[in-house]
Amino acid sequence: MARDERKRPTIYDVAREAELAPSTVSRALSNPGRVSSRTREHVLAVADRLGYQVNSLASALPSGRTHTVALFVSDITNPHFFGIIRGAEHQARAAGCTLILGDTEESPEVEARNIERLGSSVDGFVVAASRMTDEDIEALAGKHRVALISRQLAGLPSVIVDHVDGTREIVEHLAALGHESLVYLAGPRRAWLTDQRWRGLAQAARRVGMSARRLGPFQPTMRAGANAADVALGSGATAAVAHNDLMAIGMLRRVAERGMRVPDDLSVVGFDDIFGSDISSPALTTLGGPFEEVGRLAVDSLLGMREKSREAGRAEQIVLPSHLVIRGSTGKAPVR
Amino acid sequence: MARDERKRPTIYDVAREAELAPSTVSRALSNPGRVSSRTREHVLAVADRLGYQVNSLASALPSGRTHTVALFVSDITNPHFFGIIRGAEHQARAAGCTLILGDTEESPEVEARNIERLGSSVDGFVVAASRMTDEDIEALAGKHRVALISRQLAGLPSVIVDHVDGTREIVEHLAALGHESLVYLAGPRRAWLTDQRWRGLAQAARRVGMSARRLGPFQPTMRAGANAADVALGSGATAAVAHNDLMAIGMLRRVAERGMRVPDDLSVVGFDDIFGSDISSPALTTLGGPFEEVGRLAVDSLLGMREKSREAGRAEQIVLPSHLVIRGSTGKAPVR
DNA sequence: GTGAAAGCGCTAACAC
DNA sequence: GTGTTAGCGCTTTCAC
Repeated sequence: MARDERKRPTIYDVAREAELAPSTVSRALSNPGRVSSRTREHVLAVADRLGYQVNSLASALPSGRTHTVALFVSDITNPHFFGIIRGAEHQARAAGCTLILGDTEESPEVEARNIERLGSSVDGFVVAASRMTDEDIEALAGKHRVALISRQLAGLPSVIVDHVDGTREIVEHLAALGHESLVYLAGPRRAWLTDQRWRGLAQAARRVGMSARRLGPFQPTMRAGANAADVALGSGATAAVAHNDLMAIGMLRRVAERGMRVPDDLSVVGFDDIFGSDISSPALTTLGGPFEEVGRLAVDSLLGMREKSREAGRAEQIVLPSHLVIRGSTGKAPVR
Repeated sequence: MARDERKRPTIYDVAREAELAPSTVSRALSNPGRVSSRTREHVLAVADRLGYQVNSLASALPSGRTHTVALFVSDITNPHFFGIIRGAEHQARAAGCTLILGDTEESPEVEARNIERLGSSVDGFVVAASRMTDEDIEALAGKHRVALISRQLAGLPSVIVDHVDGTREIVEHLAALGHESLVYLAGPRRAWLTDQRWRGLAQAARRVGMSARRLGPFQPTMRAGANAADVALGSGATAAVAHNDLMAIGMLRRVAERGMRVPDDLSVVGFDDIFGSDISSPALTTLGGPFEEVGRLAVDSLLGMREKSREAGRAEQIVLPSHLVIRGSTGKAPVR
């Protein structure tokens, strides 16, 4: 142990050993096109022999490129973000970048503070399910590269999973089962998705002649699901659409606690198709999506984002298809 | 947008504005004890007015301290790591550090490569459930600060959740229910915990006169749980202890698929008490632990680790208590 | 294609 | 206490 106490070799060590200038070594390592292939190979060989490794800090200082991107999620304990995190991690690694993960814990303040703190030590930010206001996000985007997940904002690249078709599918599924009324147990007011989902549900319900009410807001957690379940049961509706699976699973449990049955007394639908949604009983009907792909694409468009494209306002807004996963928590509407 | 195109102010800007030397500004900002309180306040005021923010990259270069720590987990989609990640994140933030999260995907190669890649751009590594060999970890520890989670190695700080008392509790619980035989569905060979858990189970079983067999190894995933269930059912044992909850939940499902019942035909126990273990049916009996605390303490001991203490070999090895969570997946042994 | 030299923004001796 | 002066290890003009 501690045998390797001498410092790591630098490009100067490599340069001396290779009898070249440091700048040439630098080029050979990071700008291979600008040196002859002979020198490049020589440099690579010497670097390898000396066990040279780039000091990413040092190279980031003059260049400004840190090869690091940050991903912020609103709640790291929500399995919904699993796929997103993994996808982002893969894409970041594929692009030679390191991913920093941050948890904003549902707070716009924590979100803003943590982003500011990272400041110039990352190349950009992917923000999933941001709770910040449009204005704050725009201000942020004025200073850093930003890509959004589960949120759209003019001029910024974003990746979302479709909710228009998705909510329509949910409503039609419920209508087919004979339901004539649904309640939406809304998520946090600051979550962009909350309004989007409600809008989609309300519109689709209107079209099929189903009544729809919005209740809440609730925190998007299992715990809050208990409260949501009580409210839903009290509403008289036969179907409840929860803002996410965490809430929906909490509802499932609460309904059972109260001696009622899902789906006989109440059908329950969630969003996200998280880990756990198929092990509850009954298993949860939910709107899933390709979330690894979401994470991957978000990092991709962040890194591909050139300064120019921001000004041009031609940031790509990607919408990936969702799919309804029908399981045991939805069934025929009870006869009243 | 793009209105803030001028560069961020540096300490030189602050120094000029405050009519002081850059070094004084530097001290006022990061070494407050070494300047007069008047200058400090002056500097702070000017910095604030100019909107100065430290460039953490630039300060890391000469000082060598990056105020960043990396946490590597063996599988980021395993909810077991939730608590650990969140605890680590909190502690890192409390210490003014940024946390980088890495997923090693059960591979010692990915693990080693990713750690090497981060190299000197972090102050240290917390490695949870490392799949590397003792030798590789020691080599790593010769070059970087390392703290281990769910693994012990002489001379390195580590945090684990007790498995000796824990496995004893499991066995005694099963014995109390009349079980006379158990099988352990082992986790990956490279996971340190696999042997530790087996040793604990075997020893405790011997003491209560229960027969115990080790089967596997299996991947610690839900998918592998199906396989594990078949093997367990074929073994003739009345109780199965899975390497973790993911496997155990997979077993639960597979047993049901085969038309058998848990716990009537087979009792199932897991480890970790993950999200999901209480929503399966039956809910899972499992050995839980204070995993947020584990994450917190690991970061804590990493950051508190002075170069000296490594040589002195007095790294602290923390063992946190586990607790058995008894739920519906364990019951009376079937009468044979 | 390669070398010399000037930084990137900060810290840390070392003077005073 | 505060200022001066070298760097930290790399990139990047600018010459040749």
